[in-house]
Amino acid sequence: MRDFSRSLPMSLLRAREAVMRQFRPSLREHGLTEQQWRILRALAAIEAVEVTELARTAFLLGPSLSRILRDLEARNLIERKTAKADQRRSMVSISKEGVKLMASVAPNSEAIYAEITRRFGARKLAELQDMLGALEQSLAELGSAEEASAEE
Amino acid sequence: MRDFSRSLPMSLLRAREAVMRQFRPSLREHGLTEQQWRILRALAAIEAVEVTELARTAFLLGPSLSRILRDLEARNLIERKTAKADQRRSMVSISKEGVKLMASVAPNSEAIYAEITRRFGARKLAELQDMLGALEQSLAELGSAEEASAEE
DNA sequence: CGCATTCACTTAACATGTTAAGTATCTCCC
DNA sequence: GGGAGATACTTAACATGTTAAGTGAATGCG
Repeated sequence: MRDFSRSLPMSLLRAREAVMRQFRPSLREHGLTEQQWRILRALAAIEAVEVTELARTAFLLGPSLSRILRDLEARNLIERKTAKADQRRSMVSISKEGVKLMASVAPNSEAIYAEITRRFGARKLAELQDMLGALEQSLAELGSAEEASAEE
Repeated sequence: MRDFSRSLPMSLLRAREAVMRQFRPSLREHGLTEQQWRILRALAAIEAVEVTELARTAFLLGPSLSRILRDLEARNLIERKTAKADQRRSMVSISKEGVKLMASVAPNSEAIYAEITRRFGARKLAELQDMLGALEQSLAELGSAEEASAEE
């Protein structure tokens, strides 16, 4: 069997960890996890979104998002109100405090990103992102590959 | 601020998820998580390893590994014995049952990997892996970037 | 030797990942 | 208009990620 440490999943995992290791300390100082930061960033770009749409944008599963939103709301970093037209949906938006927190984290975050870009090379970075996108595309139609064996 | 869905961490996350989504159902049928599978694969390649070394190979943090080893041992998929020379260290190895389980999972797993390779292209895959390795290298010296602000 | 320090893990505590089940609301169609 | 089915979440339960603290065994050095 192929040396698994050279497998694609491991390469992706290690690469991502190498990148995230740069950001985590800074986020941590502001009391934010990587996922909470993703949510705030996603919210900063728009007026308000439904939870399901936010899950897609921040690439989080529903249950994770539910928990995190509950916590972020308790910390007054976001706001929620149920949609008028459909009581099932709730519209989420970033609060004034949330915006303030983002403003205090963003410069450092940008600096780190810039340093990563500098080290790896802007061109190579763009190329890498293209390939990652292409990989995603290649596997998109495959879905979740349930053809393994017979299940219910 | 840059559209975060196009950031490097998100690209890496989505790409990895697209890949892992292919494998998870198959592993799940055999009662294995992705991490448990990584450990078995790492163990299959050698006689026995220390826990710390295994953590490095399987790219897991100590605490996660501790828990998983406890569970895998309870399921008789691995074996442990403390090293003679140093009572602190314990040597971990895969059991006969573990080998058998691997044999039942591996074919499917290989087939999935082959399909991914086919779809994305073997050459592009190799290229991507090279870039991921290079990215890791670029950030290796950076360590964990504690220069954000003053902490102990 | 003796004991402070280091080392190899393990536990603890809290946050998220993942799947399944639950709840309230809405839609559609008879 | 009313009930079956779909939708938009939320809760539950268990596994892992992540940092800090704990434990027992080795090491170094005065």
